[in-house]
Amino acid sequence: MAIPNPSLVSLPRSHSLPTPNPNSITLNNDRYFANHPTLSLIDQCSETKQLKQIHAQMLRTGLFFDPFSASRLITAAALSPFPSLDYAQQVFDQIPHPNLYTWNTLIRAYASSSNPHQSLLIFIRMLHQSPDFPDKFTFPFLIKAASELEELFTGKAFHGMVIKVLLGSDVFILNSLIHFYAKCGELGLGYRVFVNMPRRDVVSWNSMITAFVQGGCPEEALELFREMETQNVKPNAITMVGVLSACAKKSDFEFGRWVHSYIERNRIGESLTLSNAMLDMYTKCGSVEDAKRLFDKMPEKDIVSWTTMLVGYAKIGEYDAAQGIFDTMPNQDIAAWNALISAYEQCGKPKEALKLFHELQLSKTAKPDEVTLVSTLSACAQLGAMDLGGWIHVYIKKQGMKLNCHLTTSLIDMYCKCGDLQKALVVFHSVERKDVFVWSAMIAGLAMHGHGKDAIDLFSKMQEAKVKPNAVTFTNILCACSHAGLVEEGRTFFNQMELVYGVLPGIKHYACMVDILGRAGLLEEAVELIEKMPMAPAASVWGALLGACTIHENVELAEQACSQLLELEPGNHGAYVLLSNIYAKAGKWDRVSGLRKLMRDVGLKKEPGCSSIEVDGIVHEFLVGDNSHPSSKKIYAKLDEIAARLETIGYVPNKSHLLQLVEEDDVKEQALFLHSEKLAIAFGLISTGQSQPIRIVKNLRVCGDCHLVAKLVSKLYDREILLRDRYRFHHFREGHCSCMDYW
DNA sequence: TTAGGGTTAG
Repeated sequence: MAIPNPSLVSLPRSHSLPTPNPNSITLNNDRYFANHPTLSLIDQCSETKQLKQIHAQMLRTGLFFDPFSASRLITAAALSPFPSLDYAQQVFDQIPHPNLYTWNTLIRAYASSSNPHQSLLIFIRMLHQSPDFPDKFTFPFLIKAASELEELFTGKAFHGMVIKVLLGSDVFILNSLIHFYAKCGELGLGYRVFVNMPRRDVVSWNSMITAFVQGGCPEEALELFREMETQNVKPNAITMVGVLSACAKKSDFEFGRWVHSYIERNRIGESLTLSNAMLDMYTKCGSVEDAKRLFDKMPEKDIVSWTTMLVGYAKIGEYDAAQGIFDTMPNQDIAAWNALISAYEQCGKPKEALKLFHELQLSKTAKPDEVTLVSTLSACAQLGAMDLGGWIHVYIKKQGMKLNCHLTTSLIDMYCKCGDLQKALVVFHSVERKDVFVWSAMIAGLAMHGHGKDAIDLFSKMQEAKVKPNAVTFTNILCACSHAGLVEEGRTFFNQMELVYGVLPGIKHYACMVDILGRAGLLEEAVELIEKMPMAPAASVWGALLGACTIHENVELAEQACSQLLELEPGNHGAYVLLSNIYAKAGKWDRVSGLRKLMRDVGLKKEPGCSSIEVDGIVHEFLVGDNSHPSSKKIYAKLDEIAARLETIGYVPNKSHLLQLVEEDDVKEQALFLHSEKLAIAFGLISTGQSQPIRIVKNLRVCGDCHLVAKLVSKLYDREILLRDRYRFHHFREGHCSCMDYW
């Protein structure tokens, strides 16, 4: 109904109050105002403007100075469907003596706002200004704020206060604490709260189940669900959302299906969220058909339902179907755009992702948010598209967006992978909040650029900042040791991982360690490490050993490593290429052709080398001997010129590298000179300014000859060349490479 | 005299 203008509402005389003197009014115990007609008008408001009219009326009649009545106004301002926290705060500041309820309302409103920090500030003000002490209602809000902020220390302090004021058994507070600890990544502490609870309700179980799911322990979540059953606690829809999410994480289709029927058997009330969770479970478990069946039956669908289907199709590579969903959904919010962009980005189609991003900018139906930019930056990183990446950085600044940790990580990653380590460092040092991912990304960046010692220094700084390294951090730091040839340091980190940092070495860490030892020529030690591994060595481990054998020309061990590798991954082209490299280096051409025949027999083709270079925001791609580029003629003319100039300084093609698939020597030499990175270098020379570095991204490892040519070109043409290959960066300058020929 | 904790996609 339309709300009457409060100034036109004539109140019964008895409801009017004399002009108030705030300090002399004591109305706390007057029950009468609860039914005051002005207060019931508050509930009928549908916008802040109407509240303000009532506010004015209340000030005029003096009703505002009744704490109960004022608190009703605050609640409406802060928690209604049209919340205005600024206004709520203004109202609050007018109240001479807010009561505990009023303080709690404001703390609560801020806790779930975009600025939870304000909750804590209000609480501190309350401690100074209010005669009341926080009660059982205050703490869940405060803990919620600490959860949102992921402020472990603050939340722990609240936990301590709770115990001190004897609220340590309050089930609401303890449930909040479970959620809080889990949100801060302290699953163990959350679980401790859970097991020590004197009494648990269904929310306690739900909190713990959700905590396990979101903390990456879906198995434990399902275990808890089973235990819940044995203890006769009846699960509700929220429980089932968590359980379905666990099935989705585990890709456990069978159990997911069982849960579906369980929900129907036990008549657990249908809800949109539950149906969406079910859709998500089916798509993640690989059955888009089941998801589609459910989707078609759903009486109500929201943007989540549509987006889930979209992602489902995108994940199985049915991009047309995904695009179809995108085109038919009632409205495409930014999340839908994000889903499609990130689908393309994550399945190795960064160009499609960027195309969509451009469409989004033109569409004006939605505006890029942090999530969009994270995916787009990642696509830029994959392509080495630094112009666009840099543009996004400027966009972030112009929009006044705050750099959250996700965005910071993506920016650092983009600059590193596009070859601008300095810019990455500037971003890194400019942000205050650095989580483990931000630190790890920077360490990875230093590693891929060959700054092993700097990476190790940064790792120490990370310790000083009290950020706990995770498995990824260790992969990156070991990678740094490997690229810089830091054997002793690598050994130390590897040995300390579990003992000092409590991070169990995984397959990746073993692979890095084998790589470190192997590159340094310690092949025996590398083999010993493999033999001692507590898990079966994966392909990456054998690959590392094989790579080391290539460098140190150990044919026998290479053959062993290769056969192990091919047993695990029969389709691994890289293995054949590396082994044939060794044969070629050792001049065993018969074995090279034997391998080539074997590859033909099992239907394998060498992954084609591809190099890309961004010029004026456009990414140009080149394959071996590519002549599809519009400037092809000029490129080949430039290549001829380069060849001639190289010859004058006595360059001889290094044919021992990566030549195994071409037999004739002259063809070999020609093919060598048509490698994709050389085409990209030639194109870079003719299409970029003298002062600009040439930035190239290659999908495979750079071959020895291209590496040599790049060094010589950097000197002859006085140009800096930055080449990113599959494993690391090479900075060519004045005839030298940053990798010191160790790659 | 008012109330609170746990929910899916990106």
